[in-house]
Amino acid sequence: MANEKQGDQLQIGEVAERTGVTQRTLRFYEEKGLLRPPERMEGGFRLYSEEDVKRVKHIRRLQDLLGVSLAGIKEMVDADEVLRELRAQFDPAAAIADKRRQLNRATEVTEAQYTIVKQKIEQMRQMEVQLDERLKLFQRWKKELDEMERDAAPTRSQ
Amino acid sequence: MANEKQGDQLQIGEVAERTGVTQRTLRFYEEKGLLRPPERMEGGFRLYSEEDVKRVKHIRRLQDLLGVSLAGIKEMVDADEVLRELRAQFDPAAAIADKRRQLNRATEVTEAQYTIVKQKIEQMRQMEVQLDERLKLFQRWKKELDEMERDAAPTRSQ
DNA sequence: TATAACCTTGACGTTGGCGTTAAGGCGCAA
DNA sequence: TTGCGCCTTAACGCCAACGTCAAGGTTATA
Repeated sequence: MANEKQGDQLQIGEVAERTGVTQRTLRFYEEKGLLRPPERMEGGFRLYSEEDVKRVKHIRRLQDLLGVSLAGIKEMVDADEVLRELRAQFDPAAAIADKRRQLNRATEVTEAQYTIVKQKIEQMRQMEVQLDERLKLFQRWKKELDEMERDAAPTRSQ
Repeated sequence: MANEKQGDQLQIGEVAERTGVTQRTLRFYEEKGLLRPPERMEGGFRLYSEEDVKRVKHIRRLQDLLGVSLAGIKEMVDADEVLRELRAQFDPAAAIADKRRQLNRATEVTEAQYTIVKQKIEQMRQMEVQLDERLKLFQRWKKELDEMERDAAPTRSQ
């Protein structure tokens, strides 16, 4: 345990402020193993690193990217319903101005969904790129290991 | 209310079986407004349509696509941690066989994540296509409305 | 050294998303 | 008309992901 708080270490309140989550959430993540238990001051105060801050932000990005409640799904399904009703009552003899208004409304709703989906796809693609780079890095490391082995033991293996 | 169950109508048990959710879940979705209240038989039994079945399947697809718990996020973050440890102890002088095993393990984990992300992106892209087609449909309808107006009132407007 | 600001660990509350009895009605075949 | 399976609502239970006190310890600053 650290006796003194070092310059680059943060207390839970600062981490909370900088990540936008509550202190409760930080302790909760620690409890659930999402954050490794941080160091402590003598008195027991948690001391976080910049790495921890990054991790929290990462977790929140993932949550934002992947987490959708039934309430969110309801919005999407409701939009579908609006569309279905519109289609059902699409009577060419009805008031054109009304139709146009409904159509505009349906367009708005659909565009909102479209925007959200596009954003999520973009974020997902960034993750994909990161993972791909990581895999390539591993491949390079493997090659390095192969070469080390070949250089180190060419005579012994004969 | 329907007196008799018609040929194309389904009771809750059948819907549950065909959608893979429980009866409780179907009632729950209705309660939360995700499913419109279905018709009833005289005795009060729910009568669902094929449309309802589609809706339930749609809801589940969305849930599967978008829903990820902290437990799932923990898996991803844990994989990051494995990588960080690996990187930290990458000591060229250490046992090569060990390194290779760790590297293979890290590769496995990363590939698993990569696969999941790719699947989700693909599903998202399908949604994107659907929404895009919908928007184009709306555009066509708007044009039709424009033309109807032009055809119907060219003289009156002068 | 006192006091405000910050922190600690409980422990109970809340909302979402259902699972699980419980107690009883409905539908249909024999 | 009785039996059996399917259905109804009501109500309690459970886990996740926190929010919200409560009671008290720590640190920094005057």
